[in-house]
Amino acid sequence: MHPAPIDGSLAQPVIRRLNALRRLSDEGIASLERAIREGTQHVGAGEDLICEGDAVHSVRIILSGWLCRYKTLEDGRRQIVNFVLPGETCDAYTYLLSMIDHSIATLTPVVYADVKRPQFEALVAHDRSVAEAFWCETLVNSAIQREWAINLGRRLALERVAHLLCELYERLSPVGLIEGNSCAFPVTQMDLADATGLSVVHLNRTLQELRSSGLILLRERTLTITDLNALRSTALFSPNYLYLHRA
Amino acid sequence: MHPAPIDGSLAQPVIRRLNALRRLSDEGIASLERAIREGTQHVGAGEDLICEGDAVHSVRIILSGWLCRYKTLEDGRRQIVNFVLPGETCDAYTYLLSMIDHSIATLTPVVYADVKRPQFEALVAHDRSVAEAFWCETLVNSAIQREWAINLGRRLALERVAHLLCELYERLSPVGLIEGNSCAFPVTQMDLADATGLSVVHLNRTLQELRSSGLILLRERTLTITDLNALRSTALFSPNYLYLHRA
DNA sequence: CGGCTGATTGATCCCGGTCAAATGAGGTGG
DNA sequence: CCACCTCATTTGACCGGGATCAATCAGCCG
Repeated sequence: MHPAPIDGSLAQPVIRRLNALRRLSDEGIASLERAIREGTQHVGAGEDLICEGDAVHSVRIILSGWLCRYKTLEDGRRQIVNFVLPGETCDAYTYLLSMIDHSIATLTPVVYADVKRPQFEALVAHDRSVAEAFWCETLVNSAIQREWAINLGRRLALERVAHLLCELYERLSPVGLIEGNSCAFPVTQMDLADATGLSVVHLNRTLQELRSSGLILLRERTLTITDLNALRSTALFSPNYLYLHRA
Repeated sequence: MHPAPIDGSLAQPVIRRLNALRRLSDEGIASLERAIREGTQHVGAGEDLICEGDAVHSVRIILSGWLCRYKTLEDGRRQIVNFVLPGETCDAYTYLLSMIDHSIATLTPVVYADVKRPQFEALVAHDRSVAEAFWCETLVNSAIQREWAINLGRRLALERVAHLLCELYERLSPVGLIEGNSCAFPVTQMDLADATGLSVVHLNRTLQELRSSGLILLRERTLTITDLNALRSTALFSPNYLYLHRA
């Protein structure tokens, strides 16, 4: 499902993403590629990569596959607080804190680079463009998190789901995971419900509404956006918070 | 309402907070105090300090007063995505991004230190403990943002409001703004509604429920928590995500 | 074939939104 | 000192978006 290419192209989504945030130097790219090559790991689907309360000693850079960050309440209620997509970095600099405040689970088999703290610190100490790119990653993550707050707090179910789909579409695009107007979409309706703060039942009905309005197709783990403009306007979506293009 | 002390004690909340995140060196503290002294500014209540879309060229460190970060939708719906309290830093490193994705408004008159980008970069370049403390600030902010997501997405109104009050109480405590079990609480019910994703009417009723259950007192801009344990358990509150104590 | 997970549907209920109005608490100018 | 305005809080009545409960259905896998 996610075969690892035999050449160095695995690092491509990462380089593309970081380079879009902050122009990377050639040496920076080279050392990143080396670190990624040396730290490559595989995990299956449905595994917890990190659990709330764990200490973090390395930085994980996602090369392929989908993950989600989530938190749970004592009684089992769960909220997905973000997704992590290929090219993104799970927890740059998080080792500065004593432990992590949320869990991260794989939704698909995942290939990632596990870069140990000392190695990561060397990487960012040697090249300022790389350091700043990772900081931008972190800052953009914060911005996404804020947008999720208004999504959860102030949008209606239909707007909320449409907004999430728009966001994921935009985040997949720069790393080359959109083909035509479709993309792999390995997220169950339960996951979508937990990401939008809705019940599974209502999420299902909301998806049907989006489908029957001709905005999207979603079946067999493939999402096709048939009317992006309409989807954006029902979502009240504006992509500026994703910082997809450099200043 | 917020008189500026004549001595250097203005910087105290900031030093206390950063030092709790990351042990600061003595020189670090000295240079921080200098930067704060030289950049001190005042603003009135109800002003926008920054608006969504603005470019950011400096870092603002809050010395006294309350602010909120918020986002709005085209049709006027508003979500407060976080509060900014004395000792906290508005936007460390945010100048790395082309513009800001949200607005920040003052809720009270505010005294803050405006540290220009070059000066800030010098500050963090000279002292690693200061640099890391500011990064911790940013990371903790992300963690708070995630907790807000589960608050908005998965907690009931009563739990939500209780949770917000617990959080603010905990955040005010380390900077010495809790006296006994009370604190100044300069937030209107409309603000609280926008922070919890509720309507003003329902927020009002929820506060009444908390009051009549004997958990809180709230009048004349003063919050008293009369039963912290009960408040915490109705909120399902756990303060770990605030990282109030060093590892 | 039985068991499991995920998607779908129907029926009912309730949490919280909306609308509308009243009350109160400063603040200001005559 | 009072009339008046504005902004925040409070209350009441009603409504609706989305939750909950409970089946059913469709793949998939051992």
